[in-house]
Amino acid sequence: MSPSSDSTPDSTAVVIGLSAVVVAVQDGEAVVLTVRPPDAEPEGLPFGPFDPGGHRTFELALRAFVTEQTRFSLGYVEQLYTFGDKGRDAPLADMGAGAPSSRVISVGYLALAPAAVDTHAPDSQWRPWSRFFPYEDWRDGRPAALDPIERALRRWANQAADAPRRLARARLAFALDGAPWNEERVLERYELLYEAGLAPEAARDRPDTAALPPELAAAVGEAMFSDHRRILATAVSRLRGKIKYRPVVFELMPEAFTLSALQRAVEAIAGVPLHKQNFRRALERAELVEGLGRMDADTGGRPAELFRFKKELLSARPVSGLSLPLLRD
Amino acid sequence: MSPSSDSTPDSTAVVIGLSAVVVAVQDGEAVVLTVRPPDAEPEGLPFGPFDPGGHRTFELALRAFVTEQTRFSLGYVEQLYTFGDKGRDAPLADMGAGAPSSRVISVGYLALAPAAVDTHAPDSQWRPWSRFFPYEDWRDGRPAALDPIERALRRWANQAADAPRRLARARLAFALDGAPWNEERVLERYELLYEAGLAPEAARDRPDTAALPPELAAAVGEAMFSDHRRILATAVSRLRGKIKYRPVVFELMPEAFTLSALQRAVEAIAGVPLHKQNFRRALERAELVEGLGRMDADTGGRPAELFRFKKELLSARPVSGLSLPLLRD
DNA sequence: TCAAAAGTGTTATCCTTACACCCATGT
DNA sequence: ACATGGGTGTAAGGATAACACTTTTGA
Repeated sequence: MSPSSDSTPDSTAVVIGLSAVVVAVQDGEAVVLTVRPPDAEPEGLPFGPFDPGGHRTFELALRAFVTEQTRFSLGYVEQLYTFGDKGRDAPLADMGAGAPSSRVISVGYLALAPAAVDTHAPDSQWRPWSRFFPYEDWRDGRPAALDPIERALRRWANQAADAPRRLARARLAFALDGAPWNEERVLERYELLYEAGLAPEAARDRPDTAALPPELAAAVGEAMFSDHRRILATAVSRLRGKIKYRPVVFELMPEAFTLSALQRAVEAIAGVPLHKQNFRRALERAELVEGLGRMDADTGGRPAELFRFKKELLSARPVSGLSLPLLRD
Repeated sequence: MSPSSDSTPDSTAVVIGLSAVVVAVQDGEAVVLTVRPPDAEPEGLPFGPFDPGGHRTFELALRAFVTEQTRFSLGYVEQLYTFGDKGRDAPLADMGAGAPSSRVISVGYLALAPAAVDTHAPDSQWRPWSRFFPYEDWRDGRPAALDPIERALRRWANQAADAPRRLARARLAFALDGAPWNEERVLERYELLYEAGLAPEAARDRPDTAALPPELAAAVGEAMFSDHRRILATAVSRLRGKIKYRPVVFELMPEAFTLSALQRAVEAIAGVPLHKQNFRRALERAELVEGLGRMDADTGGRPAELFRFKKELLSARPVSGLSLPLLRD
């Protein structure tokens, strides 16, 4: 090994790219901030290069270019994962003046926004994440998108020598044959689809793969630029897990909210329906929120009381997230 | 922003460093693999540069150089976090021919080993992690190391304008004033010590800081090379959390083990004492292990039955980790 | 008056916690 | 016999899941 600081003619240069998954909840739907790349490429996440000379930390760099690209200022931010595999469609490849042989490492971040406020930038928009993962929404029961996916996965599994292993993975990830649905395995599901050649990105990265029939293409969801859908899947997994042991939902809520709105937000993130009373009882026991006395009359039926998150708790005692009392139907 | 692929004379180059926290359990103690750097530097984690031209993935690169440096082959591996802050002691700075101005990004990994086997390399060794975090071991009640730490933290908090905020953080992290101990907050505790100037690394990175008195120095633990103790803290936090929702302990056990040995391993990792019967009941309910009929006679008292982890479960159904039924004393 | 959504009561069951005691071996 | 660690029974209390019903508004 002979690393040198500047250019080494014999070795490839490294470029670090930062991507942000900015999540909000809008009308009971989880939405994510996307940008339209210049060419005919599919939409992607806000992203930019990390300048090792100028930026003091990743997070500062991220906040700067997200604001620049979307006119939107980030609140809660956390690092997700660093992707460095060769072979995956290189993120940011040929960005800028780019020479062909630079290796791009991509650091993904998750950010939460209290509301999907207007971005004021023409090329950025909020998209429901169901657009990219149609099979992830079980709020109204098992989504129909799973039918063509299940058929395709079984075909894929059975055409291999290790069919049993492939089937076992598919069963666990996609709740086949009566296995329970685990809402957190978003990344596992996406990776399985990719591996099985059922994601448009797979066809793009490995040109030998055939295009998907329309029904299947609709079921597996829209592709994103570069490896951004993989980063999005990582973000959804992380968020669905975290909501249970840290009070992060409140980062997605306005100051005052009704309990039903809170429940709808949790359901939008987790993608599963919750049991109303049990959800409220759990909230009450956790003492995370307090009533404001004020009412919200615009609910359609009986007016609902407004609540607020007791954020002062965060510095007073260890505080866990919300349990997800499932509503089975 | 004007990224270019190769060397740009005006901008700093990026070097990616990989570090591994390799954990094992030895005689009921959690141990971690360290290497001795060439100079008079303190011990560090096995680490090496990532070669963007040669290595296909981070993980492959990591496995290669850990084997090279320690003659030890990794099993379970997962990515922890990517550290990129300027100001922190630069990892790998001036490694190799290094020019002074290269920016180093450090990707930390966690690896688990079934036993602390001999590394056969003269400059690598297993160290109990209590050496680096003496205050993290509550298996025999509140560790004495917390007394000088508590005094120093209170001094640090009270000499600032935002004393209440500092005190609140210290209380939560270090279980002051009757707050409950949370074994997962290892990173938070280390960062607080660093910030308060109570970690030897802080004195090194900010030369204005005074050296610690001996009692305090012993209580806060030994420093490590570069930012490696921070990476170690991240690893311990992650592992202590993960043990509860994934069956990762078994990666640290031999094929056959007694239930007491398993409990001791969990206790070594979590740093808290567990309630025997309740631990076993939880195990039983989870159906994670099965008896082998064979006995281990070398336990000192009545021989114990040997068990094995039913790893075939992993591909059969979603499987969670172990609950930690605390033993209060 | 009826639809729509808010908000509450109650019970069976399961899991967790906490208590203490018996068992098999080596010295 | 006794020390040492292995291994078990049981009951109280709390959390969860499941059942349906009452209340308050707007149309």
